[in-house]
Amino acid sequence: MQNRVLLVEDDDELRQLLARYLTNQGFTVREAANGRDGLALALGQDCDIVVLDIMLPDISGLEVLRELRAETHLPVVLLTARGDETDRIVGFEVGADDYIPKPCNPRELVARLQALLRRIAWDQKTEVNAARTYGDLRVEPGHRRIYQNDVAMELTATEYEVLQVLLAHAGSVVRKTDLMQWALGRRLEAYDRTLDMHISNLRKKLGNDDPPRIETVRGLGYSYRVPE
Amino acid sequence: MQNRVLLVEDDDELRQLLARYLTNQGFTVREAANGRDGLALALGQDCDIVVLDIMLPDISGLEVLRELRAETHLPVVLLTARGDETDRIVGFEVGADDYIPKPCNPRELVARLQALLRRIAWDQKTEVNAARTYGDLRVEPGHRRIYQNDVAMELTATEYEVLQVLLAHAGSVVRKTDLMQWALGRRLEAYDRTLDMHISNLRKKLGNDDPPRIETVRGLGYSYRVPE
DNA sequence: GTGACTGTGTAAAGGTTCTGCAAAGCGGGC
DNA sequence: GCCCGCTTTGCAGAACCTTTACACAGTCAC
Repeated sequence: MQNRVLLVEDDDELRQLLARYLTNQGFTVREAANGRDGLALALGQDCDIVVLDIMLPDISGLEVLRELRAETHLPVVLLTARGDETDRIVGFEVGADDYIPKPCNPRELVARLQALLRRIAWDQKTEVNAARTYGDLRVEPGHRRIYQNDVAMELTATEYEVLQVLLAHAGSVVRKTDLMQWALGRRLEAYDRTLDMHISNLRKKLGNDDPPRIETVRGLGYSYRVPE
Repeated sequence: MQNRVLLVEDDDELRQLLARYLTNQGFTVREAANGRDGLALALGQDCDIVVLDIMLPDISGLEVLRELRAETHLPVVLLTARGDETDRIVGFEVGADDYIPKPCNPRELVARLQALLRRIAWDQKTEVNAARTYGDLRVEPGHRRIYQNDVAMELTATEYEVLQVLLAHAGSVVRKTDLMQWALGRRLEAYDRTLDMHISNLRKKLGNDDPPRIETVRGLGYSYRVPE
């Protein structure tokens, strides 16, 4: 099956050139000429990977990426002017998967897209809107609710995010830095105890079982244990 | 704990420079100066990501990558001379995840490593996370746990690291300096008995069999013997 | 063998870092 | 202003890495 690329680039000429090349290489290409359209299409979930220019007429590519990351882990390759190191580092920090300086070699773009898609195909994990069940817990991403024995838990927005991330990785350890990034959307700084508090509150709401459902892995992070 | 990088680079100066930088950035660094050692260490499975120079004295980095890919999907970032486009494309085709031209900016290298690790951390499921069995012991890197006859051992973070390294080299001797570097992430200094203590504690937790599972090789290091 | 020297085993103490959680602070939405 | 929820602060306690100290084992020279 063909991979679907979303190309967000305001320069019509370059965009069409790349679109043509990608099509020849067997990709299905969707195009957007500005950030807003790009974001809408990306969130529309009908593409596998995004190629995103940083310089866009309306909202910056970095902003698009930030908003995209708040909702999804869709792979994103940034396009930016050569040598702009700040953008590059910031781009990675915001959550880009790759970065290519313009003017880019189309063959390299394709090679990088394929490397990323290959990596994802290997790792793949169903990331859908469907409800998921973990023991007596059921996550319904559509409603942003989690049910315990079919009773909706009274979770705040952040608590939902934290628990949902832990559940998505149920059984394995989620590092605090990752949990922070994925659930709170920011970097874990020294002396920041916010996450600990949310965990504490979650444990209370989950019922203080023994052994606890949310296990702490000292020096690393937390891990949700699916009860028998 | 920290992410473990395997650095395969024959230029001693560059390798040490990068190793120091990566260590400062919170990585645990293993080093290899040629392709054969690099391949052996990478297959030893005690690292999370590989930085691989293409130009190596014995076997080419591309060949190392090819052999590595025959066995594993361990993420690999290629280092190569700027502008060598053939290598670049071939590298991606053989299965590299990323490519950085030399001379590389260490900050960019770190940013790319982290982008790749983040992607993998989210998607999970690489073989790095696959369970490995050594006699009655089973290592589950995802949980950061080691099971003895299916019973989880109560290990501290450091003990887990030490035992895991010993197991990865089961049957052969691991030098104290290496064990220190790989498991504790720092250099072994004179009069430092830390490692001996961890070994002592591990032996206690493993049950003091005779002959001991962790054998001492005086003047050299330790070796884990898989029991029959 | 004997003695000096070096490397190792391990108990116990020391000190640092990490975590849990109560309580207070803050800030946006109504 | 009031409420709700996120964040910060502070302290207590736990976990655990490291140091210290001493006993013992292996090695080498003679």
